[in-house]
Amino acid sequence: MGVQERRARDKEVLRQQILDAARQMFVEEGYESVSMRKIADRIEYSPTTIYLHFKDKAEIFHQLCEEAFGKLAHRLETLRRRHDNPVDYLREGLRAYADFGLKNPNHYTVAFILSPNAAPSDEDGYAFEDSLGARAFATLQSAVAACVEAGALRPVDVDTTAQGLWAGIHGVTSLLIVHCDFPFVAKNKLIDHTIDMMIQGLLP
Amino acid sequence: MGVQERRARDKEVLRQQILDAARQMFVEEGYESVSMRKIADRIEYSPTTIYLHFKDKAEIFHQLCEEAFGKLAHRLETLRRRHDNPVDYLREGLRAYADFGLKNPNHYTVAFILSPNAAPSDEDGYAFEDSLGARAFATLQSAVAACVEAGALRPVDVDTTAQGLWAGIHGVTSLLIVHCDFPFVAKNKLIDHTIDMMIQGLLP
Amino acid sequence: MGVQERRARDKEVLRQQILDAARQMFVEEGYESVSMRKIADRIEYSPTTIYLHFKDKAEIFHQLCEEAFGKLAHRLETLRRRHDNPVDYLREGLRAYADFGLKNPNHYTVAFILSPNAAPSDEDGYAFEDSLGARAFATLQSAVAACVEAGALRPVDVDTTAQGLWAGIHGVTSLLIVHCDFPFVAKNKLIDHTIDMMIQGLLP
Amino acid sequence: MGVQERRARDKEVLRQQILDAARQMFVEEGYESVSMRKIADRIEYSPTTIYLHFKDKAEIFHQLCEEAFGKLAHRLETLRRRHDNPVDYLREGLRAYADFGLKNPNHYTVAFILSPNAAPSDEDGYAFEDSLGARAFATLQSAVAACVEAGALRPVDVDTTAQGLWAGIHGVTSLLIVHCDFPFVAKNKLIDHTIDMMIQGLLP
DNA sequence: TATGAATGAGTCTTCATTCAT
DNA sequence: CATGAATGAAGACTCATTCAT
Repeated sequence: MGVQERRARDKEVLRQQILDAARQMFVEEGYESVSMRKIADRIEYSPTTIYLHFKDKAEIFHQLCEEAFGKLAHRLETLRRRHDNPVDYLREGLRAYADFGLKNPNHYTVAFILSPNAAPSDEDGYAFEDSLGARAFATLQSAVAACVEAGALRPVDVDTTAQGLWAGIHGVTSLLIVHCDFPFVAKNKLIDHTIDMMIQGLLP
Repeated sequence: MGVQERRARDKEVLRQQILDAARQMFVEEGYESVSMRKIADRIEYSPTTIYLHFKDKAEIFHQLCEEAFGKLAHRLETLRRRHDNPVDYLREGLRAYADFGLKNPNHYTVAFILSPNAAPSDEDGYAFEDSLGARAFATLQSAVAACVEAGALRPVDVDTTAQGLWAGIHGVTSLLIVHCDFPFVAKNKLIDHTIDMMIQGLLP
Repeated sequence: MGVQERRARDKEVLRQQILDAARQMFVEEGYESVSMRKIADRIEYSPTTIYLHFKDKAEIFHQLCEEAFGKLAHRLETLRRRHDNPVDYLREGLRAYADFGLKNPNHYTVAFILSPNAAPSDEDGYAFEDSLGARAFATLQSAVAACVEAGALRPVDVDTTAQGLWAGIHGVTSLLIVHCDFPFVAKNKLIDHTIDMMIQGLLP
Repeated sequence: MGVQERRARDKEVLRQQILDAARQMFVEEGYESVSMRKIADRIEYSPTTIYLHFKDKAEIFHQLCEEAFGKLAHRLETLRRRHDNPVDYLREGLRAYADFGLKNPNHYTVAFILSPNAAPSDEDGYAFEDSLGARAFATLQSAVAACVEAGALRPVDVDTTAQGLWAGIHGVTSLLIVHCDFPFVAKNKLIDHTIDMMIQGLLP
C-alpha cells in the first residue's frame, strides 16, 4: 500500500514538474514557440512521457489557466468574507487582484495575458464561461452589484462597470508585469492611483 | 540612369507588396502561423526573393509595427491640433488608442501585450522605449499635463495619472483582443464607459 | 488444483478476448492501423497484459489467420460430405472460398494477396505452404480429381486445372476486396458468372 | 538555355529515382510500411526533397499506379490494331495482360495488387473511373462486346463477362507474381489453360 | 534581380516494447 | 497475473534558410 501511495505521489510530482516547466516557458517564449520536445528537454524526460500526463499541448495550457484562475478566485472569495462595506471590498478586491498578478506573474501571464486563442482547444470547447476564470470575474461582478444596490456607487450598469474595472486593473497589472523595464512610477502608487481614479469616477 | 531609377522603383514596389501581404496575414493568422513561404505564395514570388528585401521574418514584423505605431502617433498628434479643450482631447485620444489596437490586434499584441522577451525580434528584443509607440505615449502624457495646467483636472501627479490612464485603456484594449470569447458588453460601450469612469474620477 | 484450473480457464478467456477484439479490428481497419494499445483499450486491459499472452502483433495476426483458414478448410470438408455430385461440390467449394474471402478480407489479404515478403510475421514470413490455407487448396485439388475420374469433366490435367480454378476464384475474390471502388456488377452475380464460365469450359 | 534544359532533365531524373525507389519498396513492404524517410534514405536525399516533387505519400502511390495502368492500356490498344478476329484479340489481350504483369511485376503489384485503399487520397477524390486503369479495362470490355456482337461468343452480359475475365486473368497473374514459391505448373501452361477454360466456357 | 533545389532541424504525435513492481 | 511508467524510434510533414545559377 505504501508503494501505491508513493507512486501516486511521484506521478503528481512529475505532473507538477511538467506544469512548472511549461508555465515558465510559455511566459518566456509564448505559446507557439514552446514545443513538447522543449518541455521534455527541460524536465529531462522523454517527450512521450508528457503524453502520459497530458493529452496534448493545449491541455497543459488550459490546466495552467485553471490553476491560476482557481487561486485568484479563492483569494477573492476569502477576502469577501472579511468585508462588510461593499466599496471597501471592491477596492480591496481590485488591489488583491493586482497583488496576485504581481506575486504570481507566471500564472497571471499564462491565464490572462497570453491569448487563449493561442491554445486552440479544438473540439474540447474550452469555454471561458465554464472556467474558474469566470468564477473569479463573477465575484467582482457581484461586488459591483452590491455597491450599486447599497447606493454606495452611482446607479451604473453593473456588467459594463464590472468589466471596465476588470479592464482597468488588468491594465495596470499586465503593464507592470510585461513592461517591467518601463520607467513606471512606484508600483503601489500606480496601482492605488488607478483604482482611486476609477472608483472616484463611480461615486454618487 | 533611367534604368537605375526604374529598378529602384521596382524594388520599392515589391518591398511594399511583401509588407502588404504580411500585414494582412499577421492580422489574420498571428505571428507564428505566418511563414515566409506563405507570404511568398501570396505575392507569387519565391521565398528566396523575400530574403533579398528583408533579413528575416522578425524584420518584416518589426517594420510593420513601426509603421503602425507611426500611424497611431500621427493620429494622436493630428487629433491634438483639432481640439482646443484639453479634456476633450484626452478623451478622444484614449478612444483613438483603443480603436487603433482593435484594428491592428496583432501588432498591438506583439508590441504591447506580449513580453518583450517573447518578442520575435532577433538580437535586441523589440524595444518599446525606442519605438514610435513611446512617442504615442508621450503625446498622452503631455495631454494630461495640459489638462492639469488648465485646471480642467484635479491637480494630480501627471506621470502617475498618465500611466494610470494608459493602463486603463490598455486594459480594455488588450482584454478585448485577447479574451475575445468573453461575453463582453458591446465593445464601444465598454470602451466609452471605461474612459468615462477614469476621467470622471479626475475632474476637479 | 481447482485454483489452477480456474486460473488456466481465466487465462484462456482473456486470450480469446484479445483475439476477438483483434480480429474485429483487423477487419475494420487493416493490419497496420491496429496497434497494441488500441487492442488493449478495446478490451480494457493494459497494453502490457497482451504481451503476457502473445509475443507481438504478428503472432496475434498469425494466430487469427490460422484460425480463419482452419475454418475455411473445415467448411470445404464439410461441404464435400454433403455433396454426391463432384461438379456440384466443386462449384459450391469455389463459391464458399469466395464467400470466405469477402467475409475475412484482411486475413485473406495478408495470407493470399500480399507478398509473403511483405507479410508481417517476424522471422520466417507467413509461409503459405505450411498453413491451413494449403490444406484448403488440397481439398480443391482432390475435388477436381474426383470430377475428372467420374468423367464429369473433360480429361484435363488435374494440377493445372485446380490451379487455374484457384487462380480464377482468387482473382474475383481479391479484386472485390482490393478494388472495392471499382464499379463492379453485383458481387454474387460476378462470382457466380466467373465460376460458371470456368466450369462450363471444363465440361465434356 | 542549356542550363535550363539540364535542370529540367535533372529534376525529371530525380523524380524517376523517387518513383523507382518507392515502387520497389511498396512491393517489398506494403504501402503502410514505407515511409517518406525510408524512401529518402534509399535515394540518399533528405525527406524534404521528396516534397519538392510530390505532394505527399499518396501522390507517389497514385502516380505509380497511373504509370502502370498507362503502360498496360497502351499495350492493349496497340494489340487491338493488329487483330481482326475478335475472339483472337480477346485471347491475345488476356495473354498480353498476364505477360505484362509477369514482365513488370513491380508495376503490376503496385497498381493491381496493393490496395488503393492503402493510399487514402483524401479530398483528392482519386477515382478509379478517371484513371488510366479504367481505360485499360475499357479495352477489354469492348473486346468482349465485339465478340458478342459478332456472335463469336454466347450472348452473355458484357459487363459481367468482362469483369469475370479480368478477374480470372488477374488471378493467375497475381498468384504467379506473389506466390512465386508455390509449386505451380509451368507459367505459360497455367496461363493458357486458364484463358482457354474461360473462353471455352463462353463459346456458343 | 530572382529563383529552383536542397536541407537540417524542428513540429506534434503514436508506436511497440520493456522494466520494476 | 497484471500494470503504470517510461522510452527510443519513427510517423508525415513544415520551417527558415542557403547556395549555385
